[in-house]
Amino acid sequence: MAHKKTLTDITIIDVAREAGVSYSTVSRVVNNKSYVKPETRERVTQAMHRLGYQANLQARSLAGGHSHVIGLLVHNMSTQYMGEIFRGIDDVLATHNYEVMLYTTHRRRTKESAYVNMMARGLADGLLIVLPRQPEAYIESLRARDFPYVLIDQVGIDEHDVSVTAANFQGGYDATTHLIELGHRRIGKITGWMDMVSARDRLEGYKAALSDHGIPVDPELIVIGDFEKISGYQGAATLLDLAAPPTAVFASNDVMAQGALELFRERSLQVPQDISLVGFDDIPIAAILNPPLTTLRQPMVEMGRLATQMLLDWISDPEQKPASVILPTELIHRESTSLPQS
Amino acid sequence: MAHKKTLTDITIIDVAREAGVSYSTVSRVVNNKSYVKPETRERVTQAMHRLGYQANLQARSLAGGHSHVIGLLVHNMSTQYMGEIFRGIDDVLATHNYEVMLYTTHRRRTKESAYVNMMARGLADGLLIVLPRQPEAYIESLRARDFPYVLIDQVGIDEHDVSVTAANFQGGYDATTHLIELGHRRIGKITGWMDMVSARDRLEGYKAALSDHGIPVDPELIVIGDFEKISGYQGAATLLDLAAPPTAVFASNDVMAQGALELFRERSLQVPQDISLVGFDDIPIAAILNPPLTTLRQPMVEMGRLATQMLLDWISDPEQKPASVILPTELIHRESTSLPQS
DNA sequence: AACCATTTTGCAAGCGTTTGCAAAAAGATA
DNA sequence: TATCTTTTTGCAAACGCTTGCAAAATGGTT
Repeated sequence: MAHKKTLTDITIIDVAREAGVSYSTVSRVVNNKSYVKPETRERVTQAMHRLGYQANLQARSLAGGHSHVIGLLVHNMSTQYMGEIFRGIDDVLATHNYEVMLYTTHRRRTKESAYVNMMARGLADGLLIVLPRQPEAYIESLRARDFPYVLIDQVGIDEHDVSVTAANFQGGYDATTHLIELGHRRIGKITGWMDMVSARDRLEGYKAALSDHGIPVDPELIVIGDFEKISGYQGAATLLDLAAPPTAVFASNDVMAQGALELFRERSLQVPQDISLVGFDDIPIAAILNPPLTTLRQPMVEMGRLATQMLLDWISDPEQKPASVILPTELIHRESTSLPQS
Repeated sequence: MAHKKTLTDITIIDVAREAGVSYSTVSRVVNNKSYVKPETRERVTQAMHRLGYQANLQARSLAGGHSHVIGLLVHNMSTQYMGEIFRGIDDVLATHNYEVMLYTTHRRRTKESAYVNMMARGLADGLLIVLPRQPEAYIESLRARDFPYVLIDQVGIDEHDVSVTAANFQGGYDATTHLIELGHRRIGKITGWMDMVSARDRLEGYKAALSDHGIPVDPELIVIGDFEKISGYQGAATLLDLAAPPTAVFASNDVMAQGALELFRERSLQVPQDISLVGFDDIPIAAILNPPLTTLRQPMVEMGRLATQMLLDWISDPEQKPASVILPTELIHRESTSLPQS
């Protein structure tokens, strides 16, 4: 034993003894099952309170009950993006007496697969997987065992998957259209991490907006990023070093836009006077950057909330598998864009 | 059963059969125990890999083994403060094959107690409790069962507690001294949440710096806050409405400083020309506020890292209870402070 | 070969809970 | 009172794993 048991470790057997019933009757009371007389139920409830009984989660789960634990798989918990999504998740879980078992994968595929398999072994009642890296490695297995899961900000392997995403294509289209309507014709694009469908869709939206406005797509104006600040910084440097640099930049998330801002400041470029900038996400820092960032708002809190609600509904009624949802994005006008200089 | 078992649910019995040994031998291999022949050990290891065996955590924990789960108790996971601490925690856990079970209490004492008791029932191997609200409600119980825990950014009930905190008194002292040395004599103070020892110590440091410089403490210049942005905003309004308003404000954290900044902007006050401002924490937004905030850096990542390492060492060797640590704070000069206007 | 010490292995019990099913109890009806 | 139906209760098995201890195997010494 890693630690010593004490007299405060009250089990279902103790409650049964105290109430003068069998432990299976206590179980029926704890789990709100029927076939318990009201008087018996009351007697057991009081014994539980008197003794301060807390169900042992591992035993309950092993014995086939609900653990009331949701597995949450993320790359990294320390970003504002993730903080916002978690806010929504936490709100819903708290009102349903569920807890979170958190796994951080640091973007590694093997970790992702291993964790999913481990959690689906009964430890968790369901899974929330944020920005899944390689869903094809485990979706079939989850489905084969009818294990509830919801993917967040990424689609799965086919139309039967359950996911909550944002309208990334439309958001990329709107960001680019906004710049075009201001008069920009050379619009740089710093992509997100291209493993992610969100990054790919935002790029497609960018391309579609250019095409729809009769502006040819210049491959030189597209640099590959990875959603991290430094790739925004470096992407902005690459774009400014072009023979014909852009008059505006659309970064695939606010964090990379922040990096681009830093580069612009170092090159003594004023935003938006010398160069316009649009981000994506509308994480909390977007509003406090200098200048406050014009960005595409992705409803992250709502995504977390909705995904969690869908998952809990699915757990509650296993016959009702939820349908995927795509939430709208919204252009948030702040102060980082203006007419091109010349 | 909440979900159906499938052929992919490999148990220790399957591995034993595949390797031609008993399941207790498999257990010895899985847990790196001695008294297994090298050839047997190799045979079992290959069978495990062949079958893709994953230990069932709940069974292992219930049977008295290590769950390799750390319970993490926080008020709210969506703040940058918490994101930074978690970064440190995650770094250490990842290299030790431990996972996090996350409980968010939203500052409620009853939730805190209930979670601690639940997790100490064997589900977690140890506990990290960030900004504990009411440690006296459960510390005795944890100690009685020699259950490993580390408090973060709060001391416990006596000198035998295990905690990692920052030098809040010194930080408050340094922040106030910095303003005094710039020439400020009326220095407003927006406190943190006074349930927290960090808030109390920062206030004591403020008072001590004033006294040591022969400046009387004016109670009107101290307004009570709660570490949330809105209390910084309101606190700043209260201070500016005084008959003799301050020429500088020291907010007990950066988030409240951000709120004060907003209020100053609404009152058309320039920072630092019209009024100086110091925060505390140096969370990531401090550097990108306008102007970039002068603040006391609390080494949050290091706190998370150290606390986690201490906890894992304690779990690994139960006879070696770690000693508490106080990490130094550091004044970070940015652009929110200057000489008083007159 | 006999004896002793050490290593290896497997049996059996147990962890705390859920649940299928049989037995007991209760209530209704003829 | 006998019979039938429904409700209530408890027994027993099971979940997947760890571990104490006895038995078996191995190796070394006389």
